[in-house]
Amino acid sequence: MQRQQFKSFLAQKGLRVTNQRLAILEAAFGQQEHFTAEQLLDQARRIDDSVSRATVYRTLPIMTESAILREIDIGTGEKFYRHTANNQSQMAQVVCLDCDRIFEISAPFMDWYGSTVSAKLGLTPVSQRLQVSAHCNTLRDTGTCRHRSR
Amino acid sequence: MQRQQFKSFLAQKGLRVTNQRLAILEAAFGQQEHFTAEQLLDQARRIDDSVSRATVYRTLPIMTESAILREIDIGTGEKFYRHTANNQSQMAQVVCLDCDRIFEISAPFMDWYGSTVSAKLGLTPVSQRLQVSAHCNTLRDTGTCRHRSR
DNA sequence: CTGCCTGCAAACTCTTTGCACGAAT
DNA sequence: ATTCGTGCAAAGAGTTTGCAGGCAG
Repeated sequence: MQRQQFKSFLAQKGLRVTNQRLAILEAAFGQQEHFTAEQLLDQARRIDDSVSRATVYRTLPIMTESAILREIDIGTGEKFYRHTANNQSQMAQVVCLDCDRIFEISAPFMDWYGSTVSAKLGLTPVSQRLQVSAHCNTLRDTGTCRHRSR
Repeated sequence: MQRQQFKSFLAQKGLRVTNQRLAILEAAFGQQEHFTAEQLLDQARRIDDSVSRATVYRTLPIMTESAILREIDIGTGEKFYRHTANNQSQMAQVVCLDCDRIFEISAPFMDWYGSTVSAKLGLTPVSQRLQVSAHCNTLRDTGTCRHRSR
């Protein structure tokens, strides 16, 4: 269970288990899709209305370092997050430019590529990310897309 | 010649050829490495000191749309740009977390991957980007790295 | 001439930070 | 009791935008 994983991580790092951190943790697990810091704040406040924006921003790095969340930057200003439930790394993101939806797709060659290329440059790879930007065929053909939100 | 390519693009779009836009264009071609909007502003001002920050920011999208520049976002707040001189797409970036240097590496499978994956989702790929973050072995082993700048 | 472009500065968005209070250990 | 954590609001970085005047076509 990942809640326990988070508490262990906090203890191990000498960090305190506060109600706010637990509320943010719960809120993160409640999200099914990718979410922003702001969306996480909204949800966390439903659990504990004392949670502030600052604490969300201070807790996000803790959760990514503990490998409970993965940070995804698609270059749109705000960063997205997603819990690492089943999948681990080796995931690419396909971003629909019409829907603004983010699809997670397996890309098993990424680690290999990162290692190979880094070695040639005298570097040690830390992470790699692959993102595909694309347009929605349904929207192009019919003028609408059921996924469209923003 | 890419200068002509840019002027054609402006004419074709009904945009005006101004001294400021030409100065920014020249400045962009004068850069050998990746550069930021701020660095481009500095260089452009040496050619035409009337160039303002606003115009640089308004001209950058025009240059990327005309495929003269490529935008690279490594998630560090500011965006980087590079002229598309020899290389086209199919390039991955390896970012050294110590040096902050960006290496451009060929990644010929990217287009294929983007197309394949997009097709399965009912999407039409527009672009793809692959970035590897890595640490410098030289810095780790000797404590210094000749590339280190910031 | 007409209307797109420009510089300036203010506005904006997302995120970070200083401070004094409050709570976990 | 100690510290670390917190909320608040202000600051910060990078980028965008409203406006009045300027220059390309």
